[in-house]
Amino acid sequence: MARLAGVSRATVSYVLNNTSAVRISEPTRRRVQEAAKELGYVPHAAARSLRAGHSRMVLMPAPNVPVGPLYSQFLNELQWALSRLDYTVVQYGGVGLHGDEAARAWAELRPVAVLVPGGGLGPEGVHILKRSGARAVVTLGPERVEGAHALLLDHHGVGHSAGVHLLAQGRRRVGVVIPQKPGLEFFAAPRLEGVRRAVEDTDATVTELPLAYEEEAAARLAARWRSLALDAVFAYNDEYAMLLMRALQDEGVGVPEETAVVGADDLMLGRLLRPRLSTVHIELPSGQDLAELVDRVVRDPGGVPEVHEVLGARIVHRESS
Amino acid sequence: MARLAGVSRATVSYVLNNTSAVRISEPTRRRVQEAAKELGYVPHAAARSLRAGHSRMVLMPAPNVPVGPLYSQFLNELQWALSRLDYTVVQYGGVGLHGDEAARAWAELRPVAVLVPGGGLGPEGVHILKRSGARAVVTLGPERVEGAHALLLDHHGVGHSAGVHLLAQGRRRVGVVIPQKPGLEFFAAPRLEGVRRAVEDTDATVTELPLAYEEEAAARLAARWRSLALDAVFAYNDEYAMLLMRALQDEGVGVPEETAVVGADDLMLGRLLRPRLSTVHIELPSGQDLAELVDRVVRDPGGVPEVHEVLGARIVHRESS
DNA sequence: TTGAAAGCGCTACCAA
DNA sequence: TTGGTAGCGCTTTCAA
Repeated sequence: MARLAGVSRATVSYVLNNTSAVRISEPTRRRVQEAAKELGYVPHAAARSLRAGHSRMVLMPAPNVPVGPLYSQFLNELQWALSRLDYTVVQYGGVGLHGDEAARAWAELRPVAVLVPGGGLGPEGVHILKRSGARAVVTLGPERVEGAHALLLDHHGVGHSAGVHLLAQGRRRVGVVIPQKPGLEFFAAPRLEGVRRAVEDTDATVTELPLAYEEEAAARLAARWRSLALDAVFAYNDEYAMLLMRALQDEGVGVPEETAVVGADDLMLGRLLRPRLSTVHIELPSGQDLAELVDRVVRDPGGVPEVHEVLGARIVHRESS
Repeated sequence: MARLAGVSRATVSYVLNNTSAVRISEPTRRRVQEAAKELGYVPHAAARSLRAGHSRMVLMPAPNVPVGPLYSQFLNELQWALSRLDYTVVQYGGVGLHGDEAARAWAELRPVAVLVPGGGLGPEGVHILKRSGARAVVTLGPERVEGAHALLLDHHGVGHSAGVHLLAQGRRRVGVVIPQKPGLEFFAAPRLEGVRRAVEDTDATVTELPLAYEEEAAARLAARWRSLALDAVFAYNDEYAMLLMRALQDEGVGVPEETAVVGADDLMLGRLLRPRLSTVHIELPSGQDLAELVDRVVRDPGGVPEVHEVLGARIVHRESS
């Protein structure tokens, strides 16, 4: 590269980085740029960050469960906002890595920040990341982790909103769908617990309803529905709500007359069902906000870890409840 | 690190990489490992691959449209399969980068392989990647790109299956929904074209129906439905099909009596609609197969680019058509 | 069995 | 205005 332009490697570096401390003559500049184009020269990120001692990489482990449109949109916002701040977002596809082992794998890339969705990162993992140079470690999950900043996604409120609403509708025997898909326990458990809290100190009861995401499973549940004597159900999310509501209707169970149904996520499909699905609207943090948090912490890593409650939940009352 | 264990950096490297060419005494080995644990030492991936001249990173640009469960599952399979082969999968969140500029950004990371979903990569981009050391460049998209291996996802077949089916059902005036969400044109156009091919040389007609993914848009379309005099519609995918079918039913249009509706993707929700939604089942390549292709090409990059047709499409006839 | 040293590509400092 | 050069962390070859 330097050879072709007939200049030194340093000069090449100056030109391509528009180094302002050094002035390069126009002809030289042009020669370098032409050579770069001709050779298809692309700088070597690893060498650059090795030399610099840091990178602008923000690393996120890729979730290994299918993600809904809510999370997808959040991720896009985040990527966009971080790009604006000159960070590079990278989703690390580490399947089968757990705990500290995963943290070590991430640390090998020496990201300047690590955003960890879901649980699974412990204090030791945070420590590993920080020692390896990560200036910001932010968790997005149910509980905070020692040493890391946290965006608390507390799903209790989701169940709680649903529970409060159902009680207000005069319902007293509330079923709660527990999806059987592995990986969803971390959301399902607190949502259930939220419903429990809502009915605490009332005469209402809560019944757990394990359910696989399959027609047959829903049909079996619906077949024994009347024996359960429930007058309401919080179906975990809109998709499970659709599955169950269909099975109930096929079984002749009146929705909402006999049984009220409430979903969560406020997806489009809920509005398309008949009766229209009542649901819990979930407000994720804006990608913009998270990007700003990351940037702030990267610039000043000294601060005490911030903890933000960022999951909003409010009932959207439609026709199914 | 080396200092703490009281050995040279070379010895550290030997121990941590289990270098078989060199035998290290047990005591030394132990000392090194203890020091590593105590310091929380994590090797520096950039330095390693700089020295080695290559990495095991497989880079995929992250799609910036919400992806459905089909793609999510494919991605998980792929990541799993590549992990087994000792590659690291990384999704690069490059928003706003286009064409060769994007290719250059990817090339900076010096991945050993690049998998590019969707269109948007040109022959020049492939060239850039290869010159920067990528041993495999594989596109997953509608058409092959000079110099790259291709997994051809030809969506013509999707539309074609739907068209053939609708004709066989005796339908003659076929509407085709064109989703208005930007980013979907690359799927929508060939699906439409596939329907066109199916009706070619028949007396049937094809009508394009632009539709935003909103209730009001669907309602407006449904309101003028009878004036369109269509007896069938291919709704792009199951979600648009659900949207439109609901609007048609609200308008009193009989499905399938007056108008047959066919979706695509064979999602669960189609089975939960009434009438049950006819759909085009789409078969993506297995992550396993793609991983093997990548590995094969990485090991022997000399071969002539392979082109595989990998998108299967077959109609699933239910009640809506 | 272990250590010394070169060199991967890059940038920042200093000298010319 | 430009070039020489050190050194980021690592692996590998050669020497001890």
